[in-house]
Amino acid sequence: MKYTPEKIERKWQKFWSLNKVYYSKNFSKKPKKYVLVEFPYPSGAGLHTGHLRSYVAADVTSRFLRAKGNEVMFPLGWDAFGLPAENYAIKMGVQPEVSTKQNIKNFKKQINSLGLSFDWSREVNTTDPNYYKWTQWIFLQFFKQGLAYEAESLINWCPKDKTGLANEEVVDGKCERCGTPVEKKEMRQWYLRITKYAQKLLDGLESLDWPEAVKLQQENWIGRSEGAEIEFEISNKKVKNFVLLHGRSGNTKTYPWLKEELEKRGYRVQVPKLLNPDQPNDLEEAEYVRNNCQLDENTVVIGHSFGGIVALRLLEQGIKLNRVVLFGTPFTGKFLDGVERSTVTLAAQRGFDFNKIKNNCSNFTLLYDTQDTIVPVSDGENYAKKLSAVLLQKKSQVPHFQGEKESEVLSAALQSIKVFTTRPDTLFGSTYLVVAPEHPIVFNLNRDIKNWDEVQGYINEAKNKTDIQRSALEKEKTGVELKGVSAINPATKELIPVWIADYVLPQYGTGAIMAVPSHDLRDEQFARKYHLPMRVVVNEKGRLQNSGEFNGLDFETAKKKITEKFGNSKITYKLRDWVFSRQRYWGEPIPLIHCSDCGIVPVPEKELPVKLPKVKKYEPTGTGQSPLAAIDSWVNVKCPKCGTRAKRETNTMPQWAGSSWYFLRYTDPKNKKRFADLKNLKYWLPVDIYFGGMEHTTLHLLYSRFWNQFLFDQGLVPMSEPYKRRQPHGIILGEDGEKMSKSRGNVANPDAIIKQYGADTLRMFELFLGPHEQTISWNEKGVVGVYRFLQRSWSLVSENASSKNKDSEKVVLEIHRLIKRVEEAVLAMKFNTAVSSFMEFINAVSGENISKETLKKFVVILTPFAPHISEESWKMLSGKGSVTKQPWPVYDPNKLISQTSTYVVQVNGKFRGNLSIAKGSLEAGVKEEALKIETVRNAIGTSKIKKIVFVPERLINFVV
RNA sequence: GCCGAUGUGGUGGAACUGGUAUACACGAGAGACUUAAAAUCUCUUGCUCGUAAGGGCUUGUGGGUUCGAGUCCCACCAUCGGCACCA
Repeated sequence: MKYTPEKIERKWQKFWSLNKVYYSKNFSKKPKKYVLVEFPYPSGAGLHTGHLRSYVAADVTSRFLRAKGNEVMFPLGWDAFGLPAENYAIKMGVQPEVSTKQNIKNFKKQINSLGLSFDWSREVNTTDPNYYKWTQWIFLQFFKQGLAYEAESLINWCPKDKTGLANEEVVDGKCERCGTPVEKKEMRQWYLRITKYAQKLLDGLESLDWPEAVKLQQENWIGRSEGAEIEFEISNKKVKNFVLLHGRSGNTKTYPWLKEELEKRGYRVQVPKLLNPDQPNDLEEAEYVRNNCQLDENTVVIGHSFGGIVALRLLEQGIKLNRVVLFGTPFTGKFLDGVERSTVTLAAQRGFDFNKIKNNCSNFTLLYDTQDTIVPVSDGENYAKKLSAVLLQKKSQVPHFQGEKESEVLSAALQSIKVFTTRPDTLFGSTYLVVAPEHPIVFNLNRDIKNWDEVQGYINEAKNKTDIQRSALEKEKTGVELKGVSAINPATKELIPVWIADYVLPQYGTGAIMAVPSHDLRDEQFARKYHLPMRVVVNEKGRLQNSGEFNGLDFETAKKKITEKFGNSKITYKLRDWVFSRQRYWGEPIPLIHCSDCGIVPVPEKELPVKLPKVKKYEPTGTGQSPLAAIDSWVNVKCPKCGTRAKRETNTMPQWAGSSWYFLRYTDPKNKKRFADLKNLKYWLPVDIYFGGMEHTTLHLLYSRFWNQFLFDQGLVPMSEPYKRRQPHGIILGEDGEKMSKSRGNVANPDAIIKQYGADTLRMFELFLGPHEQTISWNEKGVVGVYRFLQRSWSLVSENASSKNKDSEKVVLEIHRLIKRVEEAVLAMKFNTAVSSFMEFINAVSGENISKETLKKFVVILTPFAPHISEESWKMLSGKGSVTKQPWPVYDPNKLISQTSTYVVQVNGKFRGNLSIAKGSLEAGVKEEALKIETVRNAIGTSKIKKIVFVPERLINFVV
């Protein structure tokens, strides 16, 4: 009987589907296994051989685990939102919804033609409103916890895809999707505060059964480094006095400490107690301060909250001051906590004559807490505009700067520059400072900078450079000195120059460094170019010199001591917050509403999902606005809080949103009340084995760990780490060794192989290609070898199906050996050697007597690899039911041991012959027999045997 | 530059804790069946000296440890992947 895959494959696929053979049960009594494979985005090009590699491997694993008696969930779904799907639709001139549906249909057909054992009862689709309702819901949980925030900053912008990108989506300065060099654009964007989870994401890795390479890549991406933050005060000889004005209710908790710090530095500090702290009147208070404090051009006035209003009144009333620092000062008089503070509101709403104020003082520092619970940061923005000053947005120790040691306030008071360093031990060698061109201090000091035009020119130049230009390898470092400004090295008390240079990055650390040219290569290059001084402070033996009281200490100890004395220890991460909005149509709408009175208001949960509206034109605008912004009927809504006219957020979420939690939904895909019932989650999680690509290590894999950890912290999922074991696969390249792509025309089409050889052949060939985690070029030449193997298996079964043979001794040994080897190979994910083992078996048993029982065992273990031929063979052997329900045969270790041992006989470590001898023979016996072998005798010749190395049951070696 | 992985026949690759290197497959060569081809089956196939028996060499290169190294150690070379002026 001939092996004709096309006749049997379709038949069994129908059988499996009709009988729901692969559906998995919740709460089964069997041990559960959750096998997951990254779900595809259904591109127009169809399934390619690269997808198949992990699907087949995961399928083999799932089927094996089922046969081993587990309840296995092996689901699949569609990651159908996002750029590629939208770009494809644009190209085809259809709605993304239409093309996506079509592509899914096509993918599913291809997947089913491979006989993959997916549980389709759990299918999910990220573009289904019943699914993305929960994506939006989870986003709102982030928002409510303060982990989704809006900010205006320089972000990565892809000019071709016309959207902002996350840091993770930029590879080598280019868009991860289309390869276009990424530009910098100042934009208002939504962020997820993944940085808050940096340490947790790092810690969680430890316990995971993941390849080291994957863990390391995530570790490096998170990029933790330990060091110190050190303040360098800007030298300002004019300033002599400080006046600290407190807010409403009378005390500003950080003032005693602040006063002490300032006095330590030799300043006179006055902290007047205002007249009527509970019901303050700003005009009266200003007059009181004027009468009781020394106020002149050598004075800096610092005002907290309401105190800031008083400070501005002083200027309005004609007092001239050196500088004014406002922190947490209200502008609109509306408060975030909803508490009424009517006298403060009245004071703020009285308004100011900003021209007068600016005439009397030219230097303002505005400091606002990004997590303030009383005064919004937008009040700071208002002052910044009116006063033409720079707004500093920092996180305070306790919201609204109510901690006892608010270091940001001190920095602002002193106009100091904070640097981050991993080498605090070299502080005495720091001979200049470098700040990023974007650093706010540059603007705050603009009146002191004598070469302002030159500095501004440099800043503009830096702004217009792309990341690639800015970090070009061979590029020489450039910079400009801030003339007229100098800082004080806190250790040496020397005045040192301050430079701006674009080799200092604004986003990392504090955006400023202490340059130590003698101990840092980059600083050295810069110092040589601009003739800046160097001082060696650590000798070749790692001990300090030229460092005052620290001389002689080893550098590790010095790190600690110098940090203690001059700064604070500090940990920084390279990880950046996740830019989470996209200016594109085909994504989940961000479920928020902008109201001019209430601010940003979440869409009430019962109104979810916010459905993506149907539109005619969905192409990206390129203006930085999503196409949704043009749909007035959708954008204009009533504020859910106050009912006045408001507008929807028009940005959409990135493709990574839906895929960040899909593995949770599989456990309970139709739940309408919750994203998944906790009971289901508890039963199925964590994912036992997750198959996927290396390319997702710092994208999907990191993002979804973050979402899961967040949901865990909210008590919504049972495990902090979702994926117990990760199994990456190597990329399959085209035959030309290049990445498979439609434009190169090197995409290998699985359909043609299925047509010619059948799905079972393709499955086994995918596995046989090479080690699963290794990159490999597609080469169809070997397909025929696998096909020949299946043909021979078919013949073996069909020829012996009705015989009454008993197994030969060799067959017994070989079948037990095969079971053992296949089992071990699957567990170790060495699928290529599993296939080899099958081939070796067929070669070994040809011509031997083989029993029906042995053939049945063979067919059962072949099932995970080639399920169609196995079902048909099982039927031929008159097996009952589906072979997919058969338990995995047990191998008998005793059958694997033969009665004789084969020794390797060596002379001086060189192979000289084999020796078969009864098991358990002693050294003397083996020696005697070995010396009878002619080649051994020849090799020894007349030499004397010096030593014999004897490894029982294995080897004997004569040393002569 | 830093981090990681890899390097074995003409090709894809195998080799468990150091113990017969080149399993399995492709390709190639020879033969059988056939009028012929395809398919299938059998044999040969790391390199090299030799008619042969038999010998020598061989896991990127060079050293080392060991009775014995693809496997362990040191140095170097090459390829691939990740990060990259990260202070």
